Amino acid sequence: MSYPKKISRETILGSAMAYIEAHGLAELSMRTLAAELGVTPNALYRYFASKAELEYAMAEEAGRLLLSALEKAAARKDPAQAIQAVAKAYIKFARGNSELYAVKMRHCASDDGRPDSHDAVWDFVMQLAASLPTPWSPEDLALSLWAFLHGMVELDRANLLDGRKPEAAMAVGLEVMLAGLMTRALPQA
Amino acid sequence: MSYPKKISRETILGSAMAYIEAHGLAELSMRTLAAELGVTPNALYRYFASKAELEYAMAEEAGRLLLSALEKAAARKDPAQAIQAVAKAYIKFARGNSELYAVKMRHCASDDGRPDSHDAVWDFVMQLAASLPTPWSPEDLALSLWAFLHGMVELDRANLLDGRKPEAAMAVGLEVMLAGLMTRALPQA
DNA sequence: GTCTATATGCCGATAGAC
DNA sequence: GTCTATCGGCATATAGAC
Repeated sequence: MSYPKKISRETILGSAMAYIEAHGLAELSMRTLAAELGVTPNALYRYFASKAELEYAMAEEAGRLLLSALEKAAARKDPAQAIQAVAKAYIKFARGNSELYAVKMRHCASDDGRPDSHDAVWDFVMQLAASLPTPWSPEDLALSLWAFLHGMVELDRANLLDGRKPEAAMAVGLEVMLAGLMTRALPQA
Repeated sequence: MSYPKKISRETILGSAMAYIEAHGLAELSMRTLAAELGVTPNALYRYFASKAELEYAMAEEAGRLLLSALEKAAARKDPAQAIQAVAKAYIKFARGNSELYAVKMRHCASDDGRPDSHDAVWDFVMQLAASLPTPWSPEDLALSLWAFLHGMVELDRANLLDGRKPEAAMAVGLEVMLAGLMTRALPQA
């Protein structure tokens, strides 16, 4: 499909990301990717030491893109609005880049020695939780919110939403959680 | 490890389940499994048409075991207690059989034509949600609860809980959700 | 009917020539 | 920096021995 005979780390990465979104992560192989770029498989190993290394690079990029999307969604909003906007943006990103999102989450699960690319996202969500006027710990709240969002994404991917769109299913759960948080609301600062 | 030269669908299935829990799902191959059983790889194909078929059988078994664990947890409890007990049992099952749980959820995602083995679990969770005295729809509540639990399991597997045990992290989220549900509680029947 | 032997064609990855 | 050639492992199909 693409013929930049002059390959580079960036062209490989971009091609790989486009490929998994088009054909699924499971279909990605160094061979097919090389063919896509018009080179032999071995050429790729000059830029990425292994397939795992390539996936790690994709996971990093996914983290950057996700964080950027969340930050944009939260900008110039009060805490309660921000949570809703961030939740929506999270689901939107995960649906619009489902394979890339899967790569990112899969990498977190593989405990290679590499720095956890999720840290920035995690910090962001926790800071958001800390801005809420409730006595629950920000860490626990952030984890709960994150688990809820990630779970909804996964159920959607697994076709377990029974025809619902995750945004709609998520709205109810988020409404319930926010209502619960407010039962112990602190006076606004 | 095991030498039942007389293999059967059950011995293969049991061996496969033990193997993935011991070495991880990714390590399972028809070859290694056959070696484990003291048989050539091809012998397995007399009982399972493909590796996917074997995984499907594992997913089915996982569904049965999970449902049984949840039912047991909910027995003889009022709705609010039942939810907490079921949530705890869900996490416990997913942690204690993490690879088997992964097989089950993965199968749901692969839209082969097979009957969805998750239906019984889903029905159970929805019935539980319907027993709560709130005006929210049981389907949406069940999905939200399920998403939250599954998400927590996945974050734990991905080592994203920051050292927390999922039971503890889950307790806070569940507390928040239940508090939210009660903000619109209906009079008890 | 159950298993073995063997072969095809994928895959990730390496070694060494140009 | 890219090539050719190659290794070992995988799922799986076919053919045939017991």
